[in-house]
Amino acid sequence: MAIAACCSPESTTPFTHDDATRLARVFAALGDPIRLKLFTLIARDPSQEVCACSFVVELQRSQPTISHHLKILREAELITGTKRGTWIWYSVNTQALSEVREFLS
Amino acid sequence: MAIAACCSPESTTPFTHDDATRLARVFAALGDPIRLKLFTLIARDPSQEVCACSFVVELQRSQPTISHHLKILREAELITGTKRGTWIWYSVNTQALSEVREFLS
DNA sequence: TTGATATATTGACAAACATCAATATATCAA
DNA sequence: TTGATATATTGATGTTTGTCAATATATCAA
Repeated sequence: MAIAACCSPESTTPFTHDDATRLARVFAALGDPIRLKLFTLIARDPSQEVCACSFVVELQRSQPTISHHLKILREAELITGTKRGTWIWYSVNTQALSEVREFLS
Repeated sequence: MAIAACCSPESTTPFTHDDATRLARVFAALGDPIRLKLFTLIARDPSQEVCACSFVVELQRSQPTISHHLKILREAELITGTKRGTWIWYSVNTQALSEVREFLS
């Protein structure tokens, strides 16, 4: 293979595969246009909390599809939802967000 | 639908679908553990430039697989590669990176 | 309790993705 | 030119993903 001819062989990956997988899941959660819009709508709402009911109309996707995308964002811990009666109010998990920001700096 | 009952109907997505798609592609590029490691290896190298030849051994993936992932990172404009003779030296596109960072803040 | 509404789950399907073996291209050295 | 090496492309395969219709669950109001 002769890789030693051009590269130092002992440089290693800076985190474990598990860490990489977990962080990759966060990026992947933002890696879809609909979820990116969902996240932005939640993050940029003046009240910092948004009820899910508008997303179907706003993003022109079916209710199950929106629900599915919100679940992915929740599982990546980018957002949290609290139920108040019939509605769920979403807000951004600022700690997860700063971890991502820290990785990128 | 009675969505007006809980949400102001005129709140709108803060960017176009095309913009969301383009930015989502950048996040998706980081949304795979192998690519996240590739990116990190390139970004954290002291010399700021890394030749591709070590990645096969380091990340335990075949050469075509590494080549494929590097292409995705390149197409997302997260990295750039310059050919010097037989080898290609990769470095991070810092401007694309700050655009992503800006989105997250 | 009955009806309406908000959200979640299931099942299905087409499209996209990660991966590798095989092959191709390009560069360098002898 | 010939052989070796670095990277890219192609083709194939199994897996994951985005989407929706149908259905389920939960909450509220009458």
